[in-house]
Amino acid sequence: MSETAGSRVASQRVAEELRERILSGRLRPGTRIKQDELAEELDTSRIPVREALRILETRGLVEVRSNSGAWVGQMDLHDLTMSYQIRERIEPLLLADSMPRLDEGDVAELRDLQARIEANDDLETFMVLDRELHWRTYAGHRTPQLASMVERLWDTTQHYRREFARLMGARGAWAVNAEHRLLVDAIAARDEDTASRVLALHIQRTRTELMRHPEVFTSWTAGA
Amino acid sequence: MSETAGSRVASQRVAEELRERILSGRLRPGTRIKQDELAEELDTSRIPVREALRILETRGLVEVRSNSGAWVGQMDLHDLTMSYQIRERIEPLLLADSMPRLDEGDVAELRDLQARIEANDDLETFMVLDRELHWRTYAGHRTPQLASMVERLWDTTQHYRREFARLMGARGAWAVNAEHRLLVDAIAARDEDTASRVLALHIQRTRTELMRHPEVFTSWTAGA
DNA sequence: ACGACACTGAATGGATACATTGCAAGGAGT
DNA sequence: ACTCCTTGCAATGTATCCATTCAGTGTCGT
Repeated sequence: MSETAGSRVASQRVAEELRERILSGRLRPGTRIKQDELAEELDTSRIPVREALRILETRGLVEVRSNSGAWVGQMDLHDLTMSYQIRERIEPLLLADSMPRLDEGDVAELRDLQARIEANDDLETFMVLDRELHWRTYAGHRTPQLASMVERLWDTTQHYRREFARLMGARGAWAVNAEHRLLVDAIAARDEDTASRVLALHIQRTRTELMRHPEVFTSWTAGA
Repeated sequence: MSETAGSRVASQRVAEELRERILSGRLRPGTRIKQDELAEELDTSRIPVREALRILETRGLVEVRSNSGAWVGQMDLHDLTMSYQIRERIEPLLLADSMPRLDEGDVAELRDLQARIEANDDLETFMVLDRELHWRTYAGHRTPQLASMVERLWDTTQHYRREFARLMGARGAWAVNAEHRLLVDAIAARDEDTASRVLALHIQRTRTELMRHPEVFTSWTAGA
């Protein structure tokens, strides 16, 4: 039961639909979300919509203000670099939690994903595969609490990662692929320490690059 | 405007009241929360209660399950030690973010709090003062995102920290006080590196102690 | 005696209707 | 022409009522 997909609970359905729209980029940061509109569009009442907004607030995707309305979450450069610094520190923890329970099947899947990323040159495909690869490395975790913190960080930065990837084009691909290979190799070798360090490096290097490209934000400062 | 206290928005009022009950220990982990009861007790309808439950879910205090109900959040030993490991890694970041903007007044306040903690021997007072001291060190932060992650970790572990403190009695006081002094001194000296390390040590040492006392959980395994 | 199935009731989920808030446009006064 | 106030509208917040779900219980059948 994958749940949430065609969940019979309306609020879950609405939340899932909204999340998809935000992560896919169709709904940009800063966009106002009106309860009436969404309710009518998804053919439901405002109650499930309100629930959905709260649910997405839990996941960091939406900001709700009393007596005012809801907006798609937004970040500035400082927030974004902080997100990466947090990721640098906690994702290695999640990876270490996960690795002991990864099996040969996972490693094979990782190699496959890694190869597909190298062969690919489409932006949206990259966004999906990159995410899939990293989450596959976390598949063995036993700490939903930590996993959801990390997921939240990925979700809230999704827009900006996409813009950054678009900006870099193929330029940054080599380093990313190298890091992915090193990561997968370390996992295959059951070397937690190396894997953690590679991952931290991967995130840290991306942050450094990112800080050199504040243009990522110029396109939607007027999003409100 | 302190907001939320006597907020005119019912859902906020309910959320604030519930949070207070949970953090104070009056509502224990695992307790079922019935919408009807709360609504009647706080003299409102179920709608604001439902909103409040979602709000507290955002903060990690409540767990809501579809078509089933809401419970006060609960942890096991693994969750708790993970919370501390996460804190070890991200609180120093928050502290470093805050320190450059702490002034003499903050330092004076810290010294005062530190002295009051040493002079105190009441459990509930300790819970309040300890929390106040640490949050005072974070007062200069510019990253609400990170601060709320940390607040969430404090909130969700509040019960277990209380039980642990109760268990330790005066036994662990010396080390805590020493660490607090070292922390405040480093902050007064504007030494970010030392302060971060002392803080990480403080959290790490507490985690180590904690892992030796799984009894913290025995008292409410049957909380449901 | 044990297990499966149907029933019952309590609690949550959702829809409609009404109340309240807040913002913005327009008019009156200076 | 500018400012302040009033007024109206649009969007959010709340209440009541009805629908749905799930768990517990009791009975029937084997």
